[in-house]
Amino acid sequence: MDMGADCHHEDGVHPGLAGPVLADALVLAERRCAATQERLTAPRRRVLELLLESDGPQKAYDLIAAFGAHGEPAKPPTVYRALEFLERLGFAHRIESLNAYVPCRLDGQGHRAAFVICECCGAAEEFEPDFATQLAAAAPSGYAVRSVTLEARGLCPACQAG
Amino acid sequence: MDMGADCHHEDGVHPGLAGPVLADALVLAERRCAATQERLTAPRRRVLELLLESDGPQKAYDLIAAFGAHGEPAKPPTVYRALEFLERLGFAHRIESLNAYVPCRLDGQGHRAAFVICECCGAAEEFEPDFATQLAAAAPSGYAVRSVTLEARGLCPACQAG
DNA sequence: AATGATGCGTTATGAGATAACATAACGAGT
DNA sequence: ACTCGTTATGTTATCTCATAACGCATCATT
Ligand SMILES: [Zn+2]
Ligand SMILES: [Zn+2]
Ligand SMILES: [Zn+2]
Ligand SMILES: [Zn+2]
Repeated sequence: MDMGADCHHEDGVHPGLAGPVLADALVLAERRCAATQERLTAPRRRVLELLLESDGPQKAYDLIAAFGAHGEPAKPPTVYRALEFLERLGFAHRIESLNAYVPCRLDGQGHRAAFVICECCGAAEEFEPDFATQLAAAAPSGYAVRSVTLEARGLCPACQAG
Repeated sequence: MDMGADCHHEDGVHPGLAGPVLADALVLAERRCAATQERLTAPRRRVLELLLESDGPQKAYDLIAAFGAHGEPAKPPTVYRALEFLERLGFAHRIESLNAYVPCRLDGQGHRAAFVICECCGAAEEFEPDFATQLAAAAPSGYAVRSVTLEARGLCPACQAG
């Protein structure tokens, strides 16, 4: 993303979780895993924690660098495997046009995710579009659509004001 | 894309141009460049030709490998620069979720592009989403949307039939 | 305990894209 | 035709992003 050097706004509409709020989010994730016989193992939990703590979309290698509690990086497969798991369970999403990852900010687990991405400050906000009717009409010639990647670019409210 | 090994269908809804049809397309591109003071230089023209000849989305390094007339590959920046130019002028599009490139299959130059991608045969069909306004409404909390990346996955008509 | 399935640690490599700098081609003005 | 600013290309090196492959550890089931 080519964010001009003239952006004076704060990064991250989502401030990132910390303290008890973060702990609660992790406990909730534990519960949701337990309910489906999935295991929130240490590396998976750690990567989810890093995503939840973050202010905005995180690159895989940022997560790799931040993985260790005392500054030691993880090996790439450790983080990529965790991300694959978190995506599969709906705890995280990959933003294709950024090569970056965000924690899910919505409640539902099997939901379709879409994003608006601020070209100024880099914030990415998740929303759930009601595709079905729109896309069925828009898609051409008999394609049977099963999933959708929708990533919109623009300016967040703060960056419009500035 | 994870296309199962059980797909027996032909790749590419768009068969790829050749002969006089290809030549015509390149002449048209020349004209459109001339009309806006842009230069369709040799490497740009060559990359556009490779895209137009192709049956489906092309990876950058496929284009790099195929660039030379006698099998010599191009250097990566040569092709990436050409792709940047072709995208800027609307002659080609990048499909984010594939890391691949396609020639524009629609007429307008400044149009919004969207794709349906067959998970079985890999075909990618371009269409022009007409719901910009609806999207603006669907987007959350005051974001001003300026561009949209929309890539839908599913099955093309041929692969549904099989 | 033996078995099978899943997940992790590690090494190495593959795939995708760009930075940086020098040279070459163009094109407007003289 | 010459000069100069601009745009594009050639080249080298490097950077970012992601996965293959293998062996070991862990867990649940028998
Ligand atoms: Zn979500
Ligand atoms: Zn912003
Ligand atoms: Zn197009
Ligand atoms: Zn198909």
